[in-house]
Amino acid sequence: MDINIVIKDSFKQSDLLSGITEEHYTDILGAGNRKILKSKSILFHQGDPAKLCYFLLGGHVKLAKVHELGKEAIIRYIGPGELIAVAAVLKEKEYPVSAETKNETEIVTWDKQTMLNLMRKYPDLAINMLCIVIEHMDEVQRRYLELSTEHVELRIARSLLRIMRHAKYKSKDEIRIDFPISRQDLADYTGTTLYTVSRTLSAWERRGWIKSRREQITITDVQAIVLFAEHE
Amino acid sequence: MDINIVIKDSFKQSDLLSGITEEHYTDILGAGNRKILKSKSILFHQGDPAKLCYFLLGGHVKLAKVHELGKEAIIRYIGPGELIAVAAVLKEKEYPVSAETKNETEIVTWDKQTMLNLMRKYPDLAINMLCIVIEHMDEVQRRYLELSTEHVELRIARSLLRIMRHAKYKSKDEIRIDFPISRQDLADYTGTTLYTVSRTLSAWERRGWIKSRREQITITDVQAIVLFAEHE
DNA sequence: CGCTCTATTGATAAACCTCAAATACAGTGG
DNA sequence: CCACTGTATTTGAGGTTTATCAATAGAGCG
Repeated sequence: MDINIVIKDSFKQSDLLSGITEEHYTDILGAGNRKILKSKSILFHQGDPAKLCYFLLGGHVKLAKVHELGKEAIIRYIGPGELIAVAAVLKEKEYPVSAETKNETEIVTWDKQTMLNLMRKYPDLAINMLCIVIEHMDEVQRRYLELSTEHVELRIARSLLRIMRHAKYKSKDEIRIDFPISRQDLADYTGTTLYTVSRTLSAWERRGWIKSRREQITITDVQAIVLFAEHE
Repeated sequence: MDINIVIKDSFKQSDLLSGITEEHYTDILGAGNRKILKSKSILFHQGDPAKLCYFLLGGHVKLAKVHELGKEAIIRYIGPGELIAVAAVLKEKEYPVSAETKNETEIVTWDKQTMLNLMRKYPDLAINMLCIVIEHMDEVQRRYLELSTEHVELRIARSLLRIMRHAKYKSKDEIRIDFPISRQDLADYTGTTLYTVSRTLSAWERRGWIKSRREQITITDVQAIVLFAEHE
Protein backbone atom coordinates (compact mmCIF):
# COMPACT_ATOMS: atom_id res chain seq x y z
CA MET A 1 0.00 0.00 0.00
CA ASP A 2 2.05 2.85 -1.34
CA ILE A 3 -0.49 5.44 -0.49
CA ASN A 4 -0.61 4.46 3.13
CA ILE A 5 3.06 5.05 3.54
CA VAL A 6 2.65 8.52 2.14
CA ILE A 7 -0.27 9.07 4.42
CA LYS A 8 1.56 7.89 7.45
CA ASP A 9 4.50 10.10 6.71
CA SER A 10 2.26 13.02 6.06
CA PHE A 11 0.46 12.59 9.31
CA LYS A 12 3.66 12.24 11.24
CA GLN A 13 4.97 15.36 9.66
CA SER A 14 1.86 17.26 10.58
CA ASP A 15 1.61 15.99 14.13
CA LEU A 16 -2.06 15.63 13.45
CA LEU A 17 -2.16 12.02 14.48
CA SER A 18 0.62 11.78 17.00
CA GLY A 19 -0.52 9.27 19.58
CA ILE A 20 -2.91 7.54 17.22
CA THR A 21 -2.18 4.02 16.06
CA GLU A 22 -1.38 3.13 12.50
CA GLU A 23 -4.48 1.12 11.85
CA HIS A 24 -6.61 4.14 12.58
CA TYR A 25 -5.04 6.14 9.76
CA THR A 26 -7.01 4.18 7.25
CA ASP A 27 -10.19 4.58 9.22
CA ILE A 28 -9.82 8.32 9.50
CA LEU A 29 -8.87 8.85 5.89
CA GLY A 30 -11.45 6.36 4.72
CA ALA A 31 -14.18 8.46 6.30
CA GLY A 32 -13.39 11.31 3.91
CA ASN A 33 -13.51 11.77 0.16
CA ARG A 34 -10.34 11.57 -1.85
CA LYS A 35 -9.89 13.79 -4.91
CA ILE A 36 -7.23 15.05 -7.25
CA LEU A 37 -7.25 18.68 -8.28
CA LYS A 38 -5.44 20.43 -11.09
CA SER A 39 -3.15 23.38 -10.61
CA LYS A 40 -4.88 26.70 -9.90
CA SER A 41 -8.06 25.06 -8.64
CA ILE A 42 -9.92 26.96 -5.99
CA LEU A 43 -10.66 24.92 -2.87
CA PHE A 44 -12.77 27.72 -1.45
CA HIS A 45 -13.14 31.47 -1.48
CA GLN A 46 -12.84 33.74 1.48
CA GLY A 47 -16.37 34.38 2.71
CA ASP A 48 -17.91 31.15 1.46
CA PRO A 49 -19.76 29.21 4.13
CA ALA A 50 -17.37 26.59 5.43
CA LYS A 51 -18.63 23.12 4.50
CA LEU A 52 -15.55 20.98 4.17
CA CYS A 53 -12.15 20.73 5.67
CA TYR A 54 -9.21 19.51 3.63
CA PHE A 55 -6.17 17.36 4.17
CA LEU A 56 -3.34 17.44 1.66
CA LEU A 57 -1.83 14.20 0.50
CA GLY A 58 0.31 15.82 -2.15
CA GLY A 59 0.78 19.17 -3.82
CA HIS A 60 0.72 22.70 -2.52
CA VAL A 61 -2.00 25.16 -1.67
CA LYS A 62 -1.85 28.90 -1.20
CA LEU A 63 -3.86 30.33 1.70
CA ALA A 64 -4.50 34.02 1.22
CA LYS A 65 -6.58 36.72 2.80
CA VAL A 66 -7.95 39.07 0.20
CA HIS A 67 -8.54 42.78 0.36
CA GLU A 68 -10.09 45.13 -2.16
CA LEU A 69 -9.57 44.26 -5.79
CA GLY A 70 -6.37 42.44 -6.39
CA LYS A 71 -4.57 43.03 -3.16
CA GLU A 72 -4.00 40.01 -1.01
CA ALA A 73 -1.76 38.78 1.76
CA ILE A 74 -0.57 35.22 1.62
CA ILE A 75 -1.03 33.72 5.03
CA ARG A 76 0.65 30.43 4.44
CA TYR A 77 1.62 27.81 1.91
CA ILE A 78 0.26 24.38 2.71
CA GLY A 79 2.14 21.23 1.88
CA PRO A 80 1.49 17.48 2.08
CA GLY A 81 0.33 16.28 5.47
CA GLU A 82 -1.32 19.50 6.46
CA LEU A 83 -4.90 20.19 7.28
CA ILE A 84 -6.93 23.21 6.18
CA ALA A 85 -10.04 24.87 7.53
CA VAL A 86 -11.02 22.56 10.37
CA ALA A 87 -11.60 25.59 12.47
CA ALA A 88 -14.07 27.26 10.17
CA VAL A 89 -15.93 24.02 9.56
CA LEU A 90 -16.37 23.21 13.21
CA LYS A 91 -17.55 26.70 14.01
CA GLU A 92 -19.82 26.71 10.96
CA LYS A 93 -18.41 30.05 9.97
CA GLU A 94 -17.30 31.43 6.66
CA TYR A 95 -13.86 30.62 5.44
CA PRO A 96 -11.67 33.48 6.62
CA VAL A 97 -9.24 33.03 3.73
CA SER A 98 -9.11 31.73 0.18
CA ALA A 99 -7.35 28.55 -0.84
CA GLU A 100 -5.95 27.79 -4.26
CA THR A 101 -3.75 24.98 -5.48
CA LYS A 102 -0.38 25.84 -6.93
CA ASN A 103 0.17 22.28 -8.17
CA GLU A 104 -1.67 19.22 -9.05
CA THR A 105 -2.88 18.35 -5.60
CA GLU A 106 -4.38 15.31 -3.95
CA ILE A 107 -6.74 15.93 -1.09
CA VAL A 108 -9.08 14.27 1.36
CA THR A 109 -12.14 16.16 2.53
CA TRP A 110 -14.48 15.73 5.49
CA ASP A 111 -17.69 17.49 6.35
CA LYS A 112 -18.42 18.79 9.80
CA GLN A 113 -20.35 15.80 11.07
CA THR A 114 -17.75 13.32 9.95
CA MET A 115 -15.01 15.38 11.48
CA LEU A 116 -16.86 15.60 14.78
CA ASN A 117 -17.44 11.88 14.79
CA LEU A 118 -13.78 11.26 14.16
CA MET A 119 -12.83 13.62 16.95
CA ARG A 120 -15.12 11.81 19.34
CA LYS A 121 -13.78 8.45 18.26
CA TYR A 122 -10.16 9.57 18.48
CA PRO A 123 -10.10 12.22 21.21
CA ASP A 124 -6.46 13.05 20.66
CA LEU A 125 -7.43 14.52 17.32
CA ALA A 126 -8.92 17.63 18.92
CA ILE A 127 -5.94 18.20 21.15
CA ASN A 128 -3.51 17.71 18.29
CA MET A 129 -5.52 20.12 16.22
CA LEU A 130 -5.35 22.66 18.97
CA CYS A 131 -1.58 22.31 18.99
CA ILE A 132 -1.38 22.76 15.25
CA VAL A 133 -3.56 25.82 15.30
CA ILE A 134 -1.38 27.25 18.04
CA GLU A 135 1.72 26.59 16.01
CA HIS A 136 0.22 28.52 13.12
CA MET A 137 -0.85 31.28 15.45
CA ASP A 138 2.71 31.65 16.58
CA GLU A 139 3.96 31.84 13.04
CA VAL A 140 1.47 34.50 12.01
CA GLN A 141 2.33 36.54 15.06
CA ARG A 142 6.01 36.28 14.30
CA ARG A 143 5.39 37.37 10.74
CA TYR A 144 3.25 40.20 11.99
CA LEU A 145 6.11 41.42 14.13
CA GLU A 146 8.52 41.18 11.22
CA LEU A 147 6.17 43.02 8.94
CA SER A 148 5.84 45.86 11.38
CA THR A 149 9.49 46.22 12.29
CA GLU A 150 11.73 44.99 9.51
CA HIS A 151 12.73 46.32 6.12
CA VAL A 152 11.68 44.70 2.90
CA GLU A 153 14.91 42.95 1.96
CA LEU A 154 15.13 41.24 5.29
CA ARG A 155 11.52 40.17 5.08
CA ILE A 156 12.03 38.75 1.63
CA ALA A 157 14.97 36.74 2.91
CA ARG A 158 12.98 35.37 5.79
CA SER A 159 10.03 34.62 3.56
CA LEU A 160 12.19 32.67 1.20
CA LEU A 161 13.65 30.64 4.03
CA ARG A 162 10.25 30.03 5.53
CA ILE A 163 8.72 28.87 2.29
CA MET A 164 11.77 26.78 1.64
CA ARG A 165 11.37 24.99 4.94
CA HIS A 166 7.83 24.03 4.02
CA ALA A 167 8.42 23.11 0.43
CA LYS A 168 11.91 22.19 -0.44
CA TYR A 169 13.28 19.92 -3.07
CA LYS A 170 16.85 19.30 -2.06
CA SER A 171 19.62 18.16 -4.37
CA LYS A 172 23.31 18.53 -3.58
CA ASP A 173 23.77 22.06 -2.32
CA GLU A 174 20.78 23.49 -4.06
CA ILE A 175 17.30 23.82 -2.69
CA ARG A 176 14.47 24.39 -5.07
CA ILE A 177 11.06 25.57 -4.02
CA ASP A 178 8.76 22.78 -4.91
CA PHE A 179 5.92 24.62 -6.60
CA PRO A 180 5.53 27.52 -9.02
CA ILE A 181 5.89 30.82 -7.22
CA SER A 182 5.82 34.16 -8.99
CA ARG A 183 7.29 37.48 -7.94
CA GLN A 184 3.79 38.58 -7.17
CA ASP A 185 3.28 35.58 -4.91
CA LEU A 186 6.42 36.31 -2.99
CA ALA A 187 5.44 39.96 -2.76
CA ASP A 188 2.04 39.04 -1.37
CA TYR A 189 3.69 36.75 1.08
CA THR A 190 6.18 39.37 2.18
CA GLY A 191 3.97 42.42 2.15
CA THR A 192 5.62 44.33 -0.65
CA THR A 193 5.35 44.77 -4.41
CA LEU A 194 6.46 42.53 -7.22
CA TYR A 195 8.84 45.26 -8.36
CA THR A 196 10.73 45.30 -5.12
CA VAL A 197 10.87 41.52 -5.04
CA SER A 198 12.19 41.46 -8.58
CA ARG A 199 14.91 43.98 -7.84
CA THR A 200 15.95 42.16 -4.71
CA LEU A 201 16.07 38.73 -6.30
CA SER A 202 18.02 40.13 -9.23
CA ALA A 203 20.59 41.51 -6.83
CA TRP A 204 20.83 38.20 -5.03
CA GLU A 205 21.14 36.34 -8.28
CA ARG A 206 24.08 38.58 -9.19
CA ARG A 207 25.64 37.66 -5.86
CA GLY A 208 25.09 33.98 -6.58
CA TRP A 209 22.68 33.38 -3.72
CA ILE A 210 19.86 32.14 -5.89
CA LYS A 211 18.92 31.12 -9.41
CA SER A 212 15.52 31.86 -10.82
CA ARG A 213 13.38 31.03 -13.75
CA ARG A 214 9.85 32.09 -14.47
CA GLU A 215 7.85 31.15 -11.39
CA GLN A 216 10.66 29.12 -9.98
CA ILE A 217 13.29 29.92 -7.38
CA THR A 218 16.32 27.86 -6.49
CA ILE A 219 18.44 28.76 -3.53
CA THR A 220 22.07 28.10 -4.29
CA ASP A 221 23.64 29.58 -1.16
CA VAL A 222 21.39 29.02 1.82
CA GLN A 223 24.14 29.95 4.21
CA ALA A 224 24.43 33.44 2.76
CA ILE A 225 20.73 34.09 3.01
CA VAL A 226 20.51 32.74 6.53
CA LEU A 227 23.38 34.97 7.56
CA PHE A 228 21.72 37.93 5.92
CA ALA A 229 18.44 37.13 7.61
CA GLU A 230 19.97 36.69 11.02
CA HIS A 231 22.64 39.26 11.14
CA GLU A 232 20.99 42.21 9.58
CA MET B 1 -21.65 36.33 45.84
CA ASP B 2 -20.57 39.37 43.91
CA ILE B 3 -17.52 37.71 42.47
CA ASN B 4 -19.47 34.87 40.97
CA ILE B 5 -21.61 37.22 39.00
CA VAL B 6 -18.52 38.83 37.60
CA ILE B 7 -17.10 35.44 36.82
CA LYS B 8 -20.20 34.25 35.13
CA ASP B 9 -20.39 37.36 33.01
CA SER B 10 -16.76 37.10 32.15
CA PHE B 11 -17.06 33.54 31.04
CA LYS B 12 -20.11 34.24 28.99
CA GLN B 13 -18.34 37.09 27.31
CA SER B 14 -15.39 34.91 26.50
CA ASP B 15 -17.36 31.91 25.29
CA LEU B 16 -14.93 29.85 27.24
CA LEU B 17 -17.61 28.05 29.17
CA SER B 18 -20.52 28.08 26.80
CA GLY B 19 -22.33 24.81 27.36
CA ILE B 20 -21.06 24.41 30.90
CA THR B 21 -23.43 24.74 33.81
CA GLU B 22 -23.27 27.51 36.34
CA GLU B 23 -22.29 25.35 39.28
CA HIS B 24 -19.16 24.29 37.45
CA TYR B 25 -17.87 27.86 37.21
CA THR B 26 -16.95 27.75 40.85
CA ASP B 27 -15.30 24.40 40.52
CA ILE B 28 -13.19 25.48 37.60
CA LEU B 29 -12.16 28.78 39.10
CA GLY B 30 -11.69 27.22 42.50
CA ALA B 31 -9.09 24.88 41.03
CA GLY B 32 -6.88 27.87 40.24
CA ASN B 33 -5.14 30.57 42.27
CA ARG B 34 -6.64 34.02 42.48
CA LYS B 35 -4.37 37.05 42.65
CA ILE B 36 -4.45 40.80 42.25
CA LEU B 37 -1.68 42.50 40.34
CA LYS B 38 -0.69 46.14 40.20
CA SER B 39 -0.41 48.13 37.02
CA LYS B 40 2.65 47.39 34.89
CA SER B 41 3.21 43.96 36.41
CA ILE B 42 4.72 41.39 34.12
CA LEU B 43 2.72 38.18 33.89
CA PHE B 44 5.44 36.56 31.85
CA HIS B 45 8.18 37.34 29.38
CA GLN B 46 8.43 36.08 25.87
CA GLY B 47 10.72 33.07 25.95
CA ASP B 48 10.04 32.05 29.53
CA PRO B 49 9.01 28.41 29.90
CA ALA B 50 5.23 28.38 30.06
CA LYS B 51 4.13 27.25 33.52
CA LEU B 52 0.80 28.93 34.10
CA CYS B 53 -2.14 30.06 32.13
CA TYR B 54 -4.15 33.10 33.15
CA PHE B 55 -7.76 34.13 33.21
CA LEU B 56 -8.67 37.79 33.67
CA LEU B 57 -11.40 38.73 36.09
CA GLY B 58 -10.77 42.45 35.82
CA GLY B 59 -8.25 44.85 34.35
CA HIS B 60 -6.33 44.84 31.10
CA VAL B 61 -3.24 43.12 29.83
CA LYS B 62 -1.03 43.90 26.88
CA LEU B 63 0.18 40.95 24.84
CA ALA B 64 3.21 41.85 22.79
CA LYS B 65 5.79 40.12 20.69
CA VAL B 66 9.20 41.66 21.16
CA HIS B 67 12.00 42.15 18.69
CA GLU B 68 15.46 43.57 19.22
CA LEU B 69 15.82 46.11 21.98
CA GLY B 70 12.77 48.25 22.31
CA LYS B 71 10.83 47.30 19.25
CA GLU B 72 7.67 45.37 19.80
CA ALA B 73 4.39 44.57 18.13
CA ILE B 74 1.30 44.50 20.26
CA ILE B 75 -0.63 41.41 19.39
CA ARG B 76 -3.72 42.02 21.44
CA TYR B 77 -5.17 43.74 24.47
CA ILE B 78 -6.83 41.34 26.86
CA GLY B 79 -9.86 42.31 28.89
CA PRO B 80 -11.96 40.72 31.63
CA GLY B 81 -13.23 37.24 30.81
CA GLU B 82 -10.37 36.34 28.55
CA LEU B 83 -7.85 33.58 28.85
CA ILE B 84 -4.12 33.83 28.16
CA ALA B 85 -1.48 31.30 27.29
CA VAL B 86 -3.38 28.01 27.51
CA ALA B 87 -1.76 27.02 24.31
CA ALA B 88 1.80 27.43 25.46
CA VAL B 89 1.10 25.75 28.78
CA LEU B 90 -0.46 22.68 27.25
CA LYS B 91 2.34 22.31 24.76
CA GLU B 92 4.95 22.96 27.46
CA LYS B 93 6.58 25.47 25.22
CA GLU B 94 7.96 28.89 25.90
CA TYR B 95 5.58 31.79 25.96
CA PRO B 96 5.61 33.18 22.44
CA VAL B 97 4.76 36.69 23.65
CA SER B 98 5.10 38.91 26.70
CA ALA B 99 2.21 39.92 28.92
CA GLU B 100 2.04 43.03 31.03
CA THR B 101 -0.82 44.58 32.96
CA LYS B 102 -1.95 48.07 32.01
CA ASN B 103 -4.21 48.30 35.05
CA GLU B 104 -4.70 46.88 38.42
CA THR B 105 -5.74 43.42 37.33
CA GLU B 106 -7.36 40.45 38.99
CA ILE B 107 -6.42 37.05 37.66
CA VAL B 108 -6.86 33.34 38.16
CA THR B 109 -4.02 31.01 37.24
CA TRP B 110 -3.82 27.30 36.55
CA ASP B 111 -0.87 25.05 35.95
CA LYS B 112 -0.75 22.49 33.19
CA GLN B 113 -1.91 19.49 35.18
CA THR B 114 -4.85 21.30 36.69
CA MET B 115 -5.86 22.61 33.29
CA LEU B 116 -5.67 19.15 31.78
CA ASN B 117 -7.75 17.71 34.59
CA LEU B 118 -10.34 20.40 34.08
CA MET B 119 -10.40 19.73 30.38
CA ARG B 120 -10.95 16.05 30.98
CA LYS B 121 -13.67 16.75 33.52
CA TYR B 122 -15.39 19.29 31.31
CA PRO B 123 -14.68 18.17 27.74
CA ASP B 124 -16.34 21.20 26.20
CA LEU B 125 -13.53 23.30 27.57
CA ALA B 126 -11.09 22.06 24.93
CA ILE B 127 -13.49 22.63 22.09
CA ASN B 128 -14.36 26.08 23.34
CA MET B 129 -10.71 26.89 23.64
CA LEU B 130 -10.16 25.77 20.10
CA CYS B 131 -12.88 28.15 18.98
CA ILE B 132 -11.35 31.03 20.90
CA VAL B 133 -7.91 30.39 19.51
CA ILE B 134 -9.40 30.30 16.06
CA GLU B 135 -11.12 33.59 16.63
CA HIS B 136 -7.81 35.15 17.58
CA MET B 137 -6.15 33.57 14.61
CA ASP B 138 -8.65 35.22 12.37
CA GLU B 139 -8.05 38.59 13.97
CA VAL B 140 -4.28 38.38 13.64
CA GLN B 141 -4.62 37.35 10.02
CA ARG B 142 -6.91 40.26 9.33
CA ARG B 143 -4.49 42.63 10.98
CA TYR B 144 -1.68 41.10 9.00
CA LEU B 145 -3.52 41.84 5.81
CA GLU B 146 -4.20 45.40 6.88
CA LEU B 147 -0.60 45.92 7.85
CA SER B 148 0.61 44.77 4.49
CA THR B 149 -1.88 46.63 2.33
CA GLU B 150 -3.16 49.75 4.10
CA HIS B 151 -1.69 53.12 4.87
CA VAL B 152 -0.90 54.25 8.36
CA GLU B 153 -3.80 56.60 8.99
CA LEU B 154 -6.29 53.95 8.07
CA ARG B 155 -4.57 51.41 10.26
CA ILE B 156 -4.59 53.78 13.19
CA ALA B 157 -8.30 54.30 12.73
CA ARG B 158 -8.98 50.58 12.63
CA SER B 159 -6.72 49.99 15.62
CA LEU B 160 -8.56 52.57 17.63
CA LEU B 161 -11.89 51.00 16.79
CA ARG B 162 -10.63 47.53 17.54
CA ILE B 163 -9.21 48.47 20.91
CA MET B 164 -12.36 50.40 21.64
CA ARG B 165 -14.48 47.35 21.02
CA HIS B 166 -12.48 45.39 23.55
CA ALA B 167 -12.16 48.05 26.19
CA LYS B 168 -14.76 50.74 26.11
CA TYR B 169 -16.19 52.88 28.81
CA LYS B 170 -19.30 54.38 27.29
CA SER B 171 -21.01 57.52 28.50
CA LYS B 172 -23.47 59.53 26.42
CA ASP B 173 -21.88 59.87 23.00
CA GLU B 174 -18.34 59.49 24.16
CA ILE B 175 -16.35 56.30 24.36
CA ARG B 176 -13.27 56.25 26.45
CA ILE B 177 -10.65 53.56 26.25
CA ASP B 178 -10.68 51.93 29.61
CA PHE B 179 -6.98 51.69 30.39
CA PRO B 180 -3.91 53.89 29.98
CA ILE B 181 -2.64 53.75 26.43
CA SER B 182 0.27 55.82 25.18
CA ARG B 183 1.15 56.96 21.69
CA GLN B 184 3.89 54.40 21.73
CA ASP B 185 1.40 51.68 22.62
CA LEU B 186 -0.86 52.63 19.78
CA ALA B 187 2.13 52.80 17.47
CA ASP B 188 3.24 49.32 18.50
CA TYR B 189 -0.27 48.09 17.96
CA THR B 190 -0.53 49.69 14.55
CA GLY B 191 2.94 49.06 13.27
CA THR B 192 4.14 52.63 13.03
CA THR B 193 5.99 55.19 15.17
CA LEU B 194 4.77 57.28 18.06
CA TYR B 195 5.44 60.40 15.99
CA THR B 196 3.08 59.39 13.26
CA VAL B 197 0.45 58.41 15.79
CA SER B 198 0.83 61.72 17.53
CA ARG B 199 0.47 63.71 14.35
CA THR B 200 -2.55 61.72 13.28
CA LEU B 201 -4.34 61.98 16.59
CA SER B 202 -3.62 65.71 16.71
CA ALA B 203 -5.25 66.12 13.34
CA TRP B 204 -8.26 64.12 14.45
CA GLU B 205 -8.52 66.12 17.62
CA ARG B 206 -8.62 69.31 15.56
CA ARG B 207 -11.46 67.77 13.56
CA GLY B 208 -13.28 66.91 16.79
CA TRP B 209 -13.15 63.14 16.33
CA ILE B 210 -11.32 62.48 19.58
CA LYS B 211 -10.11 64.04 22.79
CA SER B 212 -6.89 62.96 24.38
CA ARG B 213 -4.97 63.37 27.56
CA ARG B 214 -1.70 61.82 28.56
CA GLU B 215 -2.16 58.08 28.05
CA GLN B 216 -5.85 58.41 27.56
CA ILE B 217 -7.97 58.56 24.45
CA THR B 218 -11.64 59.40 24.22
CA ILE B 219 -13.50 58.97 21.01
CA THR B 220 -16.04 61.74 20.58
CA ASP B 221 -17.21 60.98 17.06
CA VAL B 222 -17.22 57.26 16.46
CA GLN B 223 -19.27 57.66 13.34
CA ALA B 224 -16.62 59.81 11.69
CA ILE B 225 -13.86 57.35 12.43
CA VAL B 226 -15.91 54.38 11.28
CA LEU B 227 -16.67 56.18 8.03
CA PHE B 228 -13.03 57.01 7.59
CA ALA B 229 -12.02 53.42 8.30
CA GLU B 230 -14.57 51.91 5.97
CA HIS B 231 -14.64 54.31 3.11
CA GLU B 232 -11.01 55.04 2.66
C1' DC C 1 5.53 32.79 -34.69
C1' DG C 2 2.41 35.62 -32.55
C1' DC C 3 -0.06 36.03 -27.99
C1' DT C 4 -0.18 36.35 -23.22
C1' DC C 5 1.70 36.39 -18.91
C1' DT C 6 5.72 37.20 -16.09
C1' DA C 7 9.86 39.63 -15.03
C1' DT C 8 13.26 43.49 -15.34
C1' DT C 9 14.74 48.04 -14.86
C1' DG C 10 14.75 53.11 -14.65
C1' DA C 11 12.75 57.40 -13.19
C1' DT C 12 9.80 59.71 -10.06
C1' DA C 13 7.08 60.48 -6.14
C1' DA C 14 4.99 59.67 -1.89
C1' DA C 15 4.61 57.92 2.56
C1' DC C 16 6.66 57.54 6.59
C1' DC C 17 10.64 57.30 9.66
C1' DT C 18 14.33 59.56 12.13
C1' DC C 19 16.31 63.13 14.66
C1' DA C 20 16.07 67.18 17.38
C1' DA C 21 14.07 70.32 20.29
C1' DA C 22 10.34 72.29 22.78
C1' DT C 23 6.37 71.75 25.62
C1' DA C 24 2.96 69.60 28.64
C1' DC C 25 1.90 66.65 32.33
C1' DA C 26 1.89 63.84 36.75
C1' DG C 27 3.92 62.56 40.71
C1' DT C 28 7.37 63.51 44.53
C1' DG C 29 9.43 65.45 48.25
C1' DG C 30 10.74 69.65 50.44
C1' DC D 1 1.91 74.53 47.67
C1' DC D 2 5.66 74.75 44.65
C1' DA D 3 9.74 73.56 42.45
C1' DC D 4 11.77 69.48 40.45
C1' DT D 5 12.20 65.40 37.82
C1' DG D 6 11.08 62.03 34.68
C1' DT D 7 7.84 60.72 31.07
C1' DA D 8 4.75 61.60 27.43
C1' DT D 9 3.58 64.39 23.67
C1' DT D 10 3.93 67.73 19.96
C1' DT D 11 5.89 69.62 15.97
C1' DG D 12 9.27 70.78 12.33
C1' DA D 13 12.85 69.65 8.95
C1' DG D 14 15.17 66.38 6.32
C1' DG D 15 16.13 61.89 4.60
C1' DT D 16 15.19 57.03 3.29
C1' DT D 17 12.70 53.39 1.93
C1' DT D 18 9.67 51.68 -0.96
C1' DA D 19 5.65 52.20 -3.94
C1' DT D 20 4.13 53.69 -8.37
C1' DC D 21 4.29 54.33 -13.23
C1' DA D 22 5.98 53.25 -17.69
C1' DA D 23 8.28 50.87 -20.94
C1' DT D 24 10.81 46.73 -22.43
C1' DA D 25 12.33 42.20 -22.49
C1' DG D 26 11.72 37.34 -21.94
C1' DA D 27 9.20 32.69 -21.50
C1' DG D 28 5.97 29.50 -22.41
C1' DC D 29 1.99 27.88 -25.18
C1' DG D 30 -0.88 26.90 -28.90
